Amino acid sequence: MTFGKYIRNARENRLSEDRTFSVRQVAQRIGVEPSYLSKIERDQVAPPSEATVRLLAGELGEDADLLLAMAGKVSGDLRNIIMQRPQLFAELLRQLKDAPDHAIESVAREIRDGDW
Amino acid sequence: MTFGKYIRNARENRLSEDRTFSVRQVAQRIGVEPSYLSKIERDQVAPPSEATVRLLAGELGEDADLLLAMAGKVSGDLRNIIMQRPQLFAELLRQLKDAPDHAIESVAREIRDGDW
DNA sequence: TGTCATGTGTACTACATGGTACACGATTTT
DNA sequence: AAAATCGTGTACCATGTAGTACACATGACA
Repeated sequence: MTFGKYIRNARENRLSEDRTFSVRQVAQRIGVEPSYLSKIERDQVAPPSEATVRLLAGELGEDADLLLAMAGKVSGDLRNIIMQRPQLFAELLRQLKDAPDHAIESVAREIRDGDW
Repeated sequence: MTFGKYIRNARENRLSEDRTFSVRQVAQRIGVEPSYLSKIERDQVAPPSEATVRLLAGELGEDADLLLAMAGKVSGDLRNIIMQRPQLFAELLRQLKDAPDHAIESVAREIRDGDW
């Protein structure tokens, strides 16, 4: 699924229950030209900037990290976290590359519960 | 320490023991114009592309992840790892943001030792 | 003393990014 | 039937990115 198709789908789902989710009105609410949003949804242009993806995510009730990934980007705050300690996080991520989801979840849970 | 100063410093250290580490010769070995490397080292231009940073790291025997971080970038392979499972890694990284170094190291060690 | 390598200043460039502006025909609403 | 709304096509643009090309003055050195 491309970024555009995903957005179009999400927006149309909303539209079916709320007719303010037209291309024009959503575009206006997030502050871009309707024709631009239209092109985004048909993958006629590259996915928009991180800021615009976030606005879109908020508007459509979608997860920003997921949408950003579909847009080929990584959230700026995550980039900053990595850049603070690049070698440490580089090693960690490369270790976790092929780990199963539940392993990553359990690591996150351990840390959240503060047992370090 | 800026990217430029760090590179200049690293290169001059090498130069003191091996006179092939002049701006011109290093530039030639990594395939850029000498004037460009000169400007990079004096922070007169933004840090170069990821590819060039990597060549520079290899040439100077420095850690690529560290250099990339100084250049305000995150390694493309790490970005790809995150984009495979953006929500999972987003949560993990945000949890680890303020964790002490040793906690991150121990997590990496646990995973490496395969106990999941 | 002439040659050669060194670092750097100036000017320019190709391509990517992230959009805007506006008109048009089709459909819907009143 | 008129007015408003809809999605979209075409054209354009400002800024950023990642450099190249080349000349110049300086210092080493043989």
